[in-house]
Order: sequence, then C-alpha cells, then structure tokens
Amino acid sequence: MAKAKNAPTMADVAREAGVALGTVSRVINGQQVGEEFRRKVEEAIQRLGYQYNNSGRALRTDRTNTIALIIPNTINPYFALLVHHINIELEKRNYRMLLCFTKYDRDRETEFIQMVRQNRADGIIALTYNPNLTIPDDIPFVTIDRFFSVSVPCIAADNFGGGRIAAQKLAEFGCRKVAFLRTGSSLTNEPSKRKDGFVSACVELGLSFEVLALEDEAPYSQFEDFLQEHVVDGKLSLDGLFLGTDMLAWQIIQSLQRMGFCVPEDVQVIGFDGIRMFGNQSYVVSTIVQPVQDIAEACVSAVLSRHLSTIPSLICLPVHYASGGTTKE
Amino acid sequence: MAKAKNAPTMADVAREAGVALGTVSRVINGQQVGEEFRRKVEEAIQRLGYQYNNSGRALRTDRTNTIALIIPNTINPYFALLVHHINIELEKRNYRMLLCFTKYDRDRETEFIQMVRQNRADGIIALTYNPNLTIPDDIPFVTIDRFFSVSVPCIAADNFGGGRIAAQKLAEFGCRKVAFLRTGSSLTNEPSKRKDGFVSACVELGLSFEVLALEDEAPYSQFEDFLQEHVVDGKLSLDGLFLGTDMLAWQIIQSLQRMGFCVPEDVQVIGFDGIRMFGNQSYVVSTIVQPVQDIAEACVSAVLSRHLSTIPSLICLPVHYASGGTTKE
DNA sequence: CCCTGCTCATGAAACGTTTCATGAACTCTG
DNA sequence: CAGAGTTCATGAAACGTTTCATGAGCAGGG
Repeated sequence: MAKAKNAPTMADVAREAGVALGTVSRVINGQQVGEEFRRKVEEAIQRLGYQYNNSGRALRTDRTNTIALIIPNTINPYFALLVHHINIELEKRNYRMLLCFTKYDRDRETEFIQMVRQNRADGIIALTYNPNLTIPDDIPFVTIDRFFSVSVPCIAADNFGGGRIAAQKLAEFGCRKVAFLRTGSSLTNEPSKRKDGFVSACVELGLSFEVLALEDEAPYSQFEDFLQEHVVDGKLSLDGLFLGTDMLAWQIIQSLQRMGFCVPEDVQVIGFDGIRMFGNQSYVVSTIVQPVQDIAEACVSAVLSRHLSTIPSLICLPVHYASGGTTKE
Repeated sequence: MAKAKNAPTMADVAREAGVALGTVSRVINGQQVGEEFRRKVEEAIQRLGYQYNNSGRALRTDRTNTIALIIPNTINPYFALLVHHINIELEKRNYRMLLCFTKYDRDRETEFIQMVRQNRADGIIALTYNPNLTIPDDIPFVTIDRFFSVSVPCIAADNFGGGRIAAQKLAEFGCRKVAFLRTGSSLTNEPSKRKDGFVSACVELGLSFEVLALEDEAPYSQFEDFLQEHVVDGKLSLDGLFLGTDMLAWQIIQSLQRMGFCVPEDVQVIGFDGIRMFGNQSYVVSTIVQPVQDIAEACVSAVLSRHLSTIPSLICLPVHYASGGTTKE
C-alpha cells in the first residue's frame, strides 16, 4: 500500500551527512550554516530522497501555515472568485487554505470554528451569515463584508460608494423613478450600506426612489410581487432598478422579461458584485464591480499580520461600474 | 497575541481526572473504556476546556485526514461545482480538503504533488492538464476525466454516451448537417470520447457531420473562422452544433448572434457540463449534464479506499440532456 | 482454592521536527 | 600572547498525540 513506511527523516540525513540533526534543520530552513556543512547536507538529502515532513514542524511550532476560509459555498460566482484569489494570495506566502462551506448554516459556522481550532489553523477568514457569531479570541480572525466590533478587522468593498455610483449611473441613463431591492436586511453588515449610498445619491440627484429590503429567508416571489404592484396600464412605473447582488439582478431581469418588459429599454437594471460569465467573458449584468483581488489581498495580509490589533477595523476598497448583460440580439 | 500559550493537553486532562494518559486518548477516540473512567475524563475535559490537537495525532499516525484536490481554478463553474461537492463529500467522512489551483500550468501540478507530499495529505484527487504527469506511487491518486493507466483510477462522466445523446437530440430537433467543436485535442483524455460517441451516433442516424478539434492553446477566433467558412449566401450551412463544453457553447452562441443568426431558430446548439446560472437557476445553454455529485462521491470513496488497487481503473457515470439557455424574450 | 482467561487501566516509547544551552574553534584587540 | 568576542556545530529536550507491552483485578471452571 501507499506510503513508504520508512521514509528518511532529518535524523537519517544527519547520519548520512555526518552532521548533527540541528544542522540539517538549519540548512533546510535557510539559516546560517557553514558552506561545507550545507553542501554535505544537501548531498545527503539528494541521496536519500528525503522529504520534509510538515507534521513534525506543526507539532513543535504550533504553526501549520494554514488559514481557514469560512464561506457559504463555491457555487455563487462571487464566492468562487473570492476563494480563488484568496487561495492564490495565500499560496504566494506559502500558506495553505482550509476550506469550510457553511451552506448558510449558522450552526455549521460555529462547528467549523471548533474544527479549525482542533486543526490548529493559524487564522480564519470568514464571510459569515450569523450576526451573533462568537468570534474566537484565540485565533486571528478577519471577516469579509461583516462588521462585528472594532477588534475584528472587516474587509469590504466600498459599498456606500458603490450605491452612490449606481444612483448616478441610473440618473445618467435618464431614470427618474428608481428602486433598490435586496435581501439580508437582518444583518448589520457592510453590504447594507449599498442602500445608504444609493439613497443619499438619489436625494442629491433628485431621483424619486423606493427601497425594498427583505429578510434573508424571504421567497423570491416577493420581489415579483413588488414588480407587479408597480405595473400601471401595462407600463412599469419604475425606470431604474438597483439590486443588492448580481444574482438578484439576473433573476429580476428574467422576471421582467417574462412580464413582457425589455431591459434596458423599459427599465435599467444594475446589480452588485461584478460577476462574469465563465470568469473571463462579459459581465452578466450591468454591475458595480467589487475589487475581489484587492479584497483577497487585504484579507490575507490582515489575517497574517503579526499585530492584528494594529489593523484598521474596517477596510473599504474602491469599486467601479461596468456595463454588461447578454447582448440583446 | 493570539494562541493561548498553555492550552491544556491530554496529559493535563489525565492529571485532572486522575487517570492515565492513554485512557484519555481512548475516551476521545470512542474506544472501550469503563463507565466511571469515561465520566471522569469527560468532566475533566469540560473543566479544563481541553481542545484536541490534530498536529500531535498527524505526527504519530502519519495520517492527516486531508485530501488534496488539484484543479485549474474555481472560476469555471464546472470546477466550482466539483470543488463544492468534493468538499461536502470529504466533510461527511471527516476529511479536510487541501485545494491546489494549477491555472492550467503543468509545472505547478508537479510542484503541488511535491507540496502535498510534504504536507502528508492522505491522497490526491486531480483534474490535470498534463498528459505526461508523473503519478506518485506513494500517495493514493485518483483522477477526474483523465485516464493515465490501469493502476490509476479515473472517474469520469459517460462522455461517449453523452456524445451520443447530443447527436440524438440534434436529430430529434430535425438537424441534418451538424458539427462537433472542441479544444484539448492533445490530451488522450476521457472527454475526447464526447466526439467518438457523437460521431458514432451521427453515423447511425445518417446525419452529415464535421469535427473541429483544436489544440488547448488555440485562439477562440479559429472557431469563428470555422463558422464563417460555413456561411453561404448569408445562410449557415449547419443546423446543429455540439460543443465540447458549456463555456464554448456559450461563446459560440454569442458569436452566432453577433453574426446575425438566431439560436435555436437558425441553428441548434448543445454544450457539455450542465452549468447553471448562479448554481440554482436554469441551465446556461442546452447541455449534456454531468453528474457532478456522483463524480465527487466516486472520487472520494475511491481515494479513501483502503485497497486502491481493487477500484476499477475507469468509472463512467451516466449523463443526461437538459434544455436551457437564457429565455429568448 | 488454584488456575486460566478475560477486561481494562497503566506507563513509557515513539512519531519528526525546532530550539536552546553548551562549548569548540577562530579572530580580533590591546 | 592573553583575554574577549564571534561564529557556528552539537546534543538533548520538547511539542501532543497513539500504541503497545505489562499487569491488576475479577469471574468461571475444575
């Protein structure tokens, strides 16, 4: 069966090279070692085909070079993008990723933190859906898009600014009556600022606006009901919509089309996230693009920072608008 | 700083409970232990807030309960789906996932195997793009969609059957002149059987067909050239297309629309994979759906199997057709 | 009552690293 | 040339588990 049972160890290398165990360790870790000793050790490593064993190091140092990422899933393209870039960023720094899918289940989030503790990960990056989550104080903890307290760094896009941009764009397109729709109203989270920014810009721009914020568990049909309520004489009384996410924007566009309305002719629709078809194609809908790569970078440097407490408790990264949508005809 | 330095260990628990170290271990691992001892140990664990430490166990047993997944990225929705289901499947069995993104880079694949070795993962599941990859013989190794040799289990969808279904569907739709387009011709991989199945069914059904198999690195423009060559008198001389992947199908549909053709009125298009918009919406294109969940399950049970050599060297799982596409209008 | 066999807790060794105190071999300074 | 300082290899201890040989305690059979 698999695993060669008597894989050579540092002790074997030391014996082969005729040096002390500690010397081998220092060669491997690139520390100060005399030229001749280094050569002897390296040759011995070659001869024996020695393979470094991280388990030993983890036990001794209590550091695993692993960071846990807690996230609902990898199916939503925004999450998939986050996972991708965080992994790349970790890899750059020689860290591994321990991936935990919560499927939006709050109990699982708690269980995962426990599991992470037992696996001695060196830190946690979490995109959580439990506003009452108990943040561990024994492991460096960084959140994405969720502000818990000043002692827990939160990395987010500039949601407020994004909301403003959305309103400005709708105004540019000539919209006069707009609405903001989203789920997740129960969370005191950063994304809820999308609404705030949107509203503030609508006021400044003199746009008439409405806001529909549903609970997380609200059925999608409630959005359709909202649309129906705004149909008068076969016409939609709204000419611009800003949705909390691209996924919602996509669904709304489908609904509008089923109802016989054309996007963007009858009504402009803007989403949030910056999802692209297959990653490298055009944007799925017109959208406020999140700087996923920068977010990933910020999360990783924050969680790996030696002095977590010196990290700002809220880091906002700039967003931008991009037009998209499947080409009509 | 983070980590509480003197976290209690099994030895502390043993002392607190007044029992031997080994007894604590057996309680924790659910082995035969007297009732009274078990109770004492459990109470001590509670009192001390003891946390199990996996590093110690990994060192001692040389098993980490971790499986590495080597895959190009998580941005392509098909890969994202695989990652998701494999993770879920591993979690069921109390295993963790070590995720390695190759970005289609062959050297990275090799480097990852080395890294996995050092991290002592218990096995590897790989979707590789290097047909010359050296498969390690010291770690259980299972591939997705790539057949290497009889001693390396390969899990795949029934690509041949899928190709047949595609041809049958096109025939049902009334197509007479069809084509199969794909990249990746250089790999002697399972997906290339999509062509074989398609061709065999075309022959049986009396469809006239063409095949365009491009190298991996071929620019997308070559597909557009192919389409252009088949325009005669402003009409497309093909009425059905089968694409190697949904991504390609999606791109082709965009191209066709730009060229002024309607899908499916002018030409039927079928992809392969079963990608859905945001995971739970309708299929992006009409497609042959891969049983991702079953593939994940098969990969995990294979790689965790105690007797890898008894696993069939090729496992094919059934596919099915699903119609999709963004609703026209 | 002795012996055998069983159940089950004990204590110690082992896994492969890192790290630290020790000291050998030099070099420099006055 | 003696003493102080520097560089660098050594040997051993420690990290937190699992596992194994040992033996204590007890029940049953003759």
